[in-house]
Amino acid sequence: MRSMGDGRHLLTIGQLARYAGVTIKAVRVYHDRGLLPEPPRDESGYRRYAPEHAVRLVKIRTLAEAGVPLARIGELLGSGAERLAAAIDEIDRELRRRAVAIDRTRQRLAQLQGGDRLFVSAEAAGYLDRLREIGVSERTILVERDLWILMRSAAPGPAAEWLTDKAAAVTDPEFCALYLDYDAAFDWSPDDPRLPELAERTRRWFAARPQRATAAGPPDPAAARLAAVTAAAYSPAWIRIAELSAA
Amino acid sequence: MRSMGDGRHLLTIGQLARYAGVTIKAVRVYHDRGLLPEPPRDESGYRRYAPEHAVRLVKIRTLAEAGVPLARIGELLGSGAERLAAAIDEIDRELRRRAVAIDRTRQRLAQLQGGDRLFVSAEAAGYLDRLREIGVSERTILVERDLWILMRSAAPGPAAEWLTDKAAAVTDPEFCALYLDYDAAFDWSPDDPRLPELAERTRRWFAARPQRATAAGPPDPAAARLAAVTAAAYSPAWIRIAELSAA
DNA sequence: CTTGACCTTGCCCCAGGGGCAGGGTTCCAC
DNA sequence: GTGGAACCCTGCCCCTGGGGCAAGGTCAAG
Repeated sequence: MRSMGDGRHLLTIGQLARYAGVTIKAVRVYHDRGLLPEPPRDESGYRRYAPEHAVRLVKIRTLAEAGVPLARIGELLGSGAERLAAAIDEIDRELRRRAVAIDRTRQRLAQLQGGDRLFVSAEAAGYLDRLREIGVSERTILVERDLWILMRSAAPGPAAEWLTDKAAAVTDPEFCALYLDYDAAFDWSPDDPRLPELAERTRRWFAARPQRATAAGPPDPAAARLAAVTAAAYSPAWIRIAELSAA
Repeated sequence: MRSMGDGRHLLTIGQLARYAGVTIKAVRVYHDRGLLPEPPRDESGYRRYAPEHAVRLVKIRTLAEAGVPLARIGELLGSGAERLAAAIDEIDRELRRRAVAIDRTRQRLAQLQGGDRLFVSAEAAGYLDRLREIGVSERTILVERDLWILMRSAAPGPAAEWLTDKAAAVTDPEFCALYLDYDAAFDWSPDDPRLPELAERTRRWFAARPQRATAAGPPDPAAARLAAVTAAAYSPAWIRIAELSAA
C-alpha cells in the first residue's frame, strides 16, 4: 500500500540515489551522519523524497567527491553563503594541490623502472653518473650509493658536505685514477703487497689539497667513522688502506 | 648497549622512515603486511636497517602514494620486471584518470556557489534560463526545476521527451504569453473567475499544434499523472485549470 | 500467484594507518 | 654521573566512508 503523500515526496531511495549518482547505502549513511534530513515514510515504511532532497544530495556528493570529510560537509552546508564560498575556495586550492601531487607521483613512478634517481638525491645521482663516466664498476657504485643512503639518513648535514667534497674531487684526473685503483682493489686480500703504495698515493693526494680543510672546515668525525665502518662491511682491502694511510 | 652489527645495518627505524618520507608506524605496518623484511635487531631489541631497506621502502611508498593497495604492492615487487612495467603502465593510466576526475570535480565545485546547473541536466538548465528570459517568476521556475527533478528521477525516458517538447513550445510567443498568465495565476484561488478563460486558451493552444502528438507519439500517461500530482502540491489554481481544460 | 526488483534494519568487514598506554634505551649537556 | 629529551618497543582500540550480507517486508508485471 502506497501513499501519494503531498505530491512532492514521490521519490524512493533508489530513484534518489540514481539521480544523484550515489549508492543507496551512501544515502543512508548521510542520514545517519545528519547531512541529509530523513524524509517522511509512506505506509510501508519506505522513505519518500522530495526534490529538495535531491538538490541537497547532489551538493553533498559534490563536496564528498572533492574529498571533504562528511562532518565538515555538515557544517559547511549549515553555514552562510560567504563562509561556504570561502570554504569552496580553500577546497579548490586543495584539489589543485592534489593534481600537482599526482603529477609528481607519476614522475616518480616512471623512475621506479630503473636507475637510482628515485632512491637518492639529484646531486647524489649526478655524482654516481660521473663515476660511471670515468669507468668505475657497478659494484663499487652500488657501495657508494649505499654509503650515501646511510650517511644521508644518519646525518643529513655532514652527508651533503661530504658529497659536494667528493663531487669536486671527481673532476680531478689524479683523483679519478686513484679511485679506479681503489675500484680494482675492492676484492684484493688485505695482505696484498700493492696496498701500501695505494695508501701512500692516497696520503699524498690529500696532502696536496689542503684548501678543502680550510674552506669547508675539518672533515666531520662522525661521517668519517660512519664511512669507515660501512666500507669495512664491503671490502677488507679498503679498510686496510685506510689503516695504512692513517699510520 | 648497541651492537655495530655488520656495519651495514646502521639505521634506526626513525632514520629509515625520515629518509623515505614515511611515518614510523607505516614502516611497522609494512613489516606486518610482509612488504618490507624485518631487519636484524640490536641488543636492545631495536630494529637496525641496511640501505636495501631504504631502497625497498622508497619503492613501497612510491606505489602506495599512487594508490596501489598494499597487498598488490607485495605481489608487484615480488614479480618480474616486465610484469612490473606493465603494472606501472596501468597504474599510470589510473593516475591520469584521477587527474581528469579532479578537474571535473573542480568544475562542479565552482557551480555549487549558485545556479541550478549542478542539479539538473544541461538541457533542463537551458530551458529554465529561457523561462527567466521571458520573464517568468523565480517561484514558478523553482516549481519547474522540482518537477524536472521528480520526472527525471522517476522516469528518465519520458522526462527527456517532455523536456524537448516544452523547450520547443517555449519558442512560440503565444505559448509564452500563456505561460506568463499561468505564472500570474499561481496563487489565485481555485474559484477565481479568470481561470475558465485560461483553461479555454490552453485547450485552444494544444488543439492548434497536433504535430507534437503525431511526431513524438501520445503524451506519456505516467508523466502526465506525475506532472499533475506534483503541480497540485504547489498551486491549487493550476490543478483547477487542468480540470477545466480536460472537461 | 509467482517472480524479480525494491525496500527495511542490523551487524560485521575492509584499508591504511593514528593515537595512546606503559614500558625500556640512548644521547647530550651540564 | 645524572637528568631530561628524544627515541624505541609491543599491544590495543579508533577513525573514514562506506560494502556486503542476513533476514525479512513490499510492489509491479505477467
